[in-house]
Amino acid sequence: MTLKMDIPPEVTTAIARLGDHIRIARKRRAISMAEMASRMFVTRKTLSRLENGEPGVSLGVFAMALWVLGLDRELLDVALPEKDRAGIFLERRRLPQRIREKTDADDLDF
Amino acid sequence: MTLKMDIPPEVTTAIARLGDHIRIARKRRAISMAEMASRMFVTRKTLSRLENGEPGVSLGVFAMALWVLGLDRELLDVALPEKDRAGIFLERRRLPQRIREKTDADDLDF
DNA sequence: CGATGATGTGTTATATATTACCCTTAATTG
DNA sequence: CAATTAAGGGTAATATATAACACATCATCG
Repeated sequence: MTLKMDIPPEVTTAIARLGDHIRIARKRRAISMAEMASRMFVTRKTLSRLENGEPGVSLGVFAMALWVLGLDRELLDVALPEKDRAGIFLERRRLPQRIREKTDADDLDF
Repeated sequence: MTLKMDIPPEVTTAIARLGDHIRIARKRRAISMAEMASRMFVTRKTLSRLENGEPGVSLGVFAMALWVLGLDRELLDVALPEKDRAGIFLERRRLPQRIREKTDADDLDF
């Protein structure tokens, strides 16, 4: 991220929250920043930037933190296609015309 | 991320999956890469790196993509302290000695 | 088929992340 | 209280991300 002028507050706070989550999870596991940073193969400062919610931290660092904490599987649920109801709806609407089965309002179960 | 030698495969594939999720969500919404990159205030190439699962992409870019897709709220569930069962368990075990309620095995509801 | 748009890829320049130091302060423990 | 450790912050050097172009390929649609 280069210019933070355009980042909407939802995004800023979401990243800050993630940092909080990681810090809380680390403390619960009684791991020091130095120890955790070492397990993540980064420096203390980089971990600090992550926990402080700086948007410039890389996805890899973030994912490594979750992995060290044993929380990396949760990442797979983010934007999961199966759960993307809006996306599924839009895709269905945009599909080429098909044979209609029974009723004429079967695309309203959104 | 600097050295990719140490990134475990779980992390690599998790990031790749996220990229897939974003690409699928974008296509379902019928948004071109150019259009979406512009809404994210990044270049097509950066969006491409994100969708291709490169770990060096910043958290901010990732979160902006989810925001543009309307999927940013899912991010807040990652590493959520309330759901961190392992963390809650460890924290409880490590707390200073407290008054024991009834049974002596109430820390086994893990 | 031809045109248009989407996407992949490359390059150079710039901004920024990350490292490896060091120093300081706060907190915890003996 | 003293000692040890955790954590916050500063700097210079290096690595990398990102931007801003440009060009090529591929798919889609008229």
